[in-house]
Amino acid sequence: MPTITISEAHQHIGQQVTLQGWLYNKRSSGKILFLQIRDGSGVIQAVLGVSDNPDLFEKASQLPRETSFIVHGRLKEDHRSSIGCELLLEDLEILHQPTEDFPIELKEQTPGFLMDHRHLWIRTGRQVPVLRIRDAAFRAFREFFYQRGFVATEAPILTGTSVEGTTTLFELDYFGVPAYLGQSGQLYLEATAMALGRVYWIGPAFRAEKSKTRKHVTEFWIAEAEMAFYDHKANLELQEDLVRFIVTTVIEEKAAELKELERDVDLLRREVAEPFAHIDYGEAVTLLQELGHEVSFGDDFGAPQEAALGDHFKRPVFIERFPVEMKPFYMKRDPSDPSRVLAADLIAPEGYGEIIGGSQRVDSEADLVAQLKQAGLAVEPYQWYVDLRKYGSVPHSGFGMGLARVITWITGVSHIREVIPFPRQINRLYP
RNA sequence: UCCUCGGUAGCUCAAUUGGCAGAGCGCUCGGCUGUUAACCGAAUGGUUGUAGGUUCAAGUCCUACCCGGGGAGCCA
Repeated sequence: MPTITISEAHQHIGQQVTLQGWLYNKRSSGKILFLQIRDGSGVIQAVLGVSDNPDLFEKASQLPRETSFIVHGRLKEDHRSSIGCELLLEDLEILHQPTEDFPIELKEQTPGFLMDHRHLWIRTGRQVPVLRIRDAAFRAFREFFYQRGFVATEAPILTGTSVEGTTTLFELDYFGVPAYLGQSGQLYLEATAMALGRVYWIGPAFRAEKSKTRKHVTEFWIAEAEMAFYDHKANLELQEDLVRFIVTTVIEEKAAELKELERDVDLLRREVAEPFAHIDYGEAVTLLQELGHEVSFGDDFGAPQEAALGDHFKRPVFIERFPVEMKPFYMKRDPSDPSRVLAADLIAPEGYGEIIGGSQRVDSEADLVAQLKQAGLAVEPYQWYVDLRKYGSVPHSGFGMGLARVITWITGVSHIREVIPFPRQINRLYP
């Protein structure tokens, strides 16, 4: 009798099989018992009539939720099942039977309670398909760059300097000197790109921002790429290809999970079918004003403005060429208008907000030093970064993507905390 | 840090003008041979976030604090 996963069950219809899993829920109609069994790959319903096996019926009917066990039975085709079959229960070996009630109930519970029990919450409901989709999105991200010959690399987590000021850094003691948890690998990837050409990484980033929104966590995995000899336009083309590849790959590989989440996959597919929209920052300000938003040139867009732009274009939209004052020191200025930088933010539709920030990087040593000073930063801690412009500087570009935000959009969940196994937020360090 | 809403049974929530602390779900028991968060019946379950104040009387009003949800700023 083969031991299989629930995801493989449909391939074994008519056969006797063994499953290993947990009791997700059970229902009884007196003489017939239904066990919902989960094993991480899916959920299957096991059925047992009292007349089939009275002892087994008695044993199974008193199991509490989340009992772990090994079950044996025959798989029977059943069109009423979402996976096309169910298990006719023949035997059951209990591995562990809980003595306390499982805290997560199969009904609405409040976010605070669920987050306190995140280690158990991830077993239930939407959490399992969401985390499986997360896996597919990470894999698609890596596959995209692998197919294009990029080199996977890493940036350090422990750093001595910041990318964008120190107010949002987690500081720690590094053998007596201050160090910080990295908030972006970008500067290091620029160096690595000068060694390897085109590079990418995905790794943890930390922001000590006291943000309390559905789009923010203090620890997240940032997906970054840096490309030597890429200009602003090539940078955006790559980003568009990447986002489209991730979305379409996940739609293809995780159709069952998206269906379980009741995501409107047709809408998602339409959103990435056409070329992404592009709008100049100044035009975006004008458009938002026409849409009734109180913004003026020089303002950063908040969540309502980003949502409005997404609604207007009904697909991802690049906002390009921001005023210099709004962006960090390392971005290259637009030669045709030095008050703007060759940067773009990519806004996801349906109110999911900014998913990518990228730019062509300043490639002249003199410009970089000047821009550091304008930003009020000392040159000395960034000398290694300046060096990159000293020895064979080339035009280069890159971007950072919040993959969790992309996954939030793909899955259609409302809060970023649901697409991260153990999200870190301003007031959450447990579990 | 600011704005805003909230904290009552294990969970989700009611409680009229300040006047006996309530329901659903879960757990337990009983019933039901195709249930889908099953259903029906019974039983169980309380330091109303903490501290103080007003009052004959406080879940309800006042003050301070703690905790949580949503949002802002900032960003991915």
